[in-house]
Amino acid sequence: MSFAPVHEQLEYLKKGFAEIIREEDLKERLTQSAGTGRPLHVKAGFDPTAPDLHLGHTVLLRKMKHFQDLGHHVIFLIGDMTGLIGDPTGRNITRPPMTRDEINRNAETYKAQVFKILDPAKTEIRFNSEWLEALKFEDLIRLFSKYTVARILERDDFSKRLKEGVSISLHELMYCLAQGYDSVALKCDVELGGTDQKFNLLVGRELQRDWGQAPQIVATTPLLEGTDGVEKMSKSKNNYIGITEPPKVMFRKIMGISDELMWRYWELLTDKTLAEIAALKRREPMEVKMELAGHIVADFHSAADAAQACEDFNREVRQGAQPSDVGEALNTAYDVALGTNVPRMLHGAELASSRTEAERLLKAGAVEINGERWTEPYHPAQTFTVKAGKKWKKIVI
RNA sequence: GGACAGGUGGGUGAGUGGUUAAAGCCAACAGACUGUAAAUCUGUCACUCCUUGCGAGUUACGAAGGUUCGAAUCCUUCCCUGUCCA
Repeated sequence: MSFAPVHEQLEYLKKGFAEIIREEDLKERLTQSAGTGRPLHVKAGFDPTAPDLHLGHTVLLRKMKHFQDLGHHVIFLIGDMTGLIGDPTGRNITRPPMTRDEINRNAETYKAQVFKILDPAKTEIRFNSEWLEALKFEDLIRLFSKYTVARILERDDFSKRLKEGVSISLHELMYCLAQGYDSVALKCDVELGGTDQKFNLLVGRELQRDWGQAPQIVATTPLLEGTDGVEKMSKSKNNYIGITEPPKVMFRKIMGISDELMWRYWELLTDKTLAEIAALKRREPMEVKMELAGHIVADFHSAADAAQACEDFNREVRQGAQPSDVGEALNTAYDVALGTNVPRMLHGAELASSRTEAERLLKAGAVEINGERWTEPYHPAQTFTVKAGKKWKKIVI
């Protein structure tokens, strides 16, 4: 196997990382690999907690792909065993443990999704139960003896919880050791992760030393802010854009982010260079944002889907026209004497989560029936097109 | 095992017997303004029923009981969390 010159590889890899520990080591390791023709083993671990990948995950996946582009060996590690613990990183409470079934289901979903970015031929998928399950109690004792309580409690997450009197269960302390042991088992050269993973990644270095291996290089990617522009993108915060979401939804969500946040997305979610992005800043922001949305939709769907989503956006959102794909619902709330009971109908058509909610929408003036704002509880018609907030439905009898 | 403190709505966090479906803030939703952006302003933010009224009813403050005309607030038991002692 032959590789591109080391300095070129290094240049390509450096872009988009928040930190590389240590860069000189990476250079040296690349040089070694070029000499022996053995590709680097690059690992990134994923907890099988989230069944759906979102754009935040793709920042890391994109870097994994860059290693693949250069001919290195990428290991996509599914932490099915560590998933039983739940990564305490950034958490202020103990995570509820997952069942084996949930984990298996989530792992399958992962596999189906990551290859939208990664090259399946160059990706090895592993589960850490392979080696963690085999550890005997004696092995665990030996593993735990390598690290001290004080060092683990030093971590921000834990020290904060400790100070605030929030419980920390013993098994949470093991998490970083389990993850570190993964690196030992796989003899990793490089491990990638988000900046919040720094501590866990560094434990891998120490354990590898204890096992007589050269410590892995640790490279962290910045955390992508969610659509709210403040918190990191996550499913539980409901500020995410899922990579399997329909083109139209994706496009719309991207258009909803702030202009300021858009530059961050350009930087972390596309392969554009910093110079190219700087040039974009001189143009009309909305136009540039639509271009970004098109880019991202094309990445996960197709160019045709992107064009269609853009067209739909212009018509339905900018001009407020009725969407092309309005769903239908049955009108079960029609009464011959009174007409249609609107709140009941809105709830029945899933335009409101409850009747009370529907009444609120009605009173807030959020309901349009056949193009006219409607605030009365009854409507004389039995068939019509309704818009409640941003949602549309055709109602038929 | 002992002593003490605490568990409130999606999140924070007030509330210690009665206009408390539970302040304030954040998030969320809707309306106005716009480039459906952001910012800002306004309103809403448990559920059900209807004759849509500042209507009626049901449920809610860790769980289960109890005291009381009335409990998130008092009592008992249990569960959970933390601090100190052993």
